[in-house]
Amino acid sequence: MSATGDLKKTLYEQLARLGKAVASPARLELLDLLCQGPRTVESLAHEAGLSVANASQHLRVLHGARLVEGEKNGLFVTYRLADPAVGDFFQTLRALGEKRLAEVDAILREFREAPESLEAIEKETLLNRVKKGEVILIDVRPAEEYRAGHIPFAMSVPLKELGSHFAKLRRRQPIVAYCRGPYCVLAVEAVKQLRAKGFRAARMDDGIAEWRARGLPVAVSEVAK
Amino acid sequence: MSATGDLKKTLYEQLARLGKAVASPARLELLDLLCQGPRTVESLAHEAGLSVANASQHLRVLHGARLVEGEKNGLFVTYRLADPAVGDFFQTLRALGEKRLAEVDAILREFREAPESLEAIEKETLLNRVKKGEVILIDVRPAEEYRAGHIPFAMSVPLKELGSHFAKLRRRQPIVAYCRGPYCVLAVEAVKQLRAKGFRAARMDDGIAEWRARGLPVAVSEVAK
DNA sequence: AAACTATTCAAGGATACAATTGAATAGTGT
DNA sequence: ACACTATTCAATTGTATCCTTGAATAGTTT
Repeated sequence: MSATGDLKKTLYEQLARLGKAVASPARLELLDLLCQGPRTVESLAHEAGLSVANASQHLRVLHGARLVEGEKNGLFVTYRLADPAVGDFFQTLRALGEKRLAEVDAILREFREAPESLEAIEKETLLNRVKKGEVILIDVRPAEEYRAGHIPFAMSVPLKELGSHFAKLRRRQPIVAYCRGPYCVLAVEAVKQLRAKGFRAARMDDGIAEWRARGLPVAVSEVAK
Repeated sequence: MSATGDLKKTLYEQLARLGKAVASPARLELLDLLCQGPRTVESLAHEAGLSVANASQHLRVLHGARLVEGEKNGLFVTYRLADPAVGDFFQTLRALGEKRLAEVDAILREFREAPESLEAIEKETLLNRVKKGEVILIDVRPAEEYRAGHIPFAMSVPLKELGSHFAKLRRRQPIVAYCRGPYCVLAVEAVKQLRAKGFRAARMDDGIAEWRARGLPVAVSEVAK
């Protein structure tokens, strides 16, 4: 038992490496962003509000736990999830937080109970309605994330450029906006702006990760290298 | 974005509470034990090789993350998983470690490639063979864990008492031993001892948590209070 | 009430970790 | 070769965490 006991000890130590990797809010935010698709260090640092050096260090920790991988392309290093299983793990962590931590639930309710949330539309039928042109589906994440993977037939309308699209859209046609998922505020903000301009807009709280997790199709517009 | 940005920040902080809870080897071992069933502080501390005060503190951390719950019965406090979803999360963490951490994989290979491992027997048909009496299935965990939940028709034969069962068993009848799961050494040791005595013994590497996760039936012999 | 038990609390020192800063590295463009 | 850029490394400081120790709490038994 002593020889095998040591084995067991080191085993929990190894698993704790994964735990430590997700024990920091900053790293969780980075992981969440990487679930949307690959990105460079600077881009991640900017989006998460971290200094570049700090983000780099956190990414190194995530890399040490084998959760992400970085590939150097010229001057930039592009990080991505090391495995789709990492995304699954993150989803499970989030689900557990939602279920067990009252605080998380309360925060999420602020999003979900907002009038912008889309409750009525079945996600399975949404795609068909989009195909028929009955609904316009817009992806309000940065163009970079759209290219890395988006819902089929969705238009890329980054939140920052939303204003310049007002003229192109018809006020009668229902618009559904989505972004990174239930935690992301981009679609909430987009719907707010659209409604203020008189559009019929709703928010879908699923993001690409949730969409993919349901086994629904994902489109990619980036050219593979 | 600043008001909602704060929300997002606190959200990752909340999720990091879960990460911190599973960032310590000692807490992971306690969680693993609790996945087998409820236990008292002293029992957990002894099994994990921790001082009682230390175990109590770790359990308090797990409780703070809402992963476990304690109930005071007289002089003892019995801890249990706060939700079956916690067990799922632990399994996902373990699966990720197995898949991504070469070190975990190497440690597990020592168990799996051992001659004691049971590869040939299909788990789905095992139960039928046990029912027909073709195979004897023994649960070599402590009796406490057996009572909290075990595979139907399995006999409780705690490893420590294995020696006193030799006389009762027929050498011809195949014996399958199981314990807490792939990481646990109890069944490995049991099979080693049985084979040394001339029995036809094999190890099933799934434990109760894996068995339950497959949707297979679990029996309980403890009286509900 | 007194002795005893399981658990928790509180304080301490050693260790590990997070964020900042400034320098070093490796690659690009002129 | 030169300036420039994205990223990483190294050193520092403040903070959080881990484990131990000894005392406190709550409940049981005699």
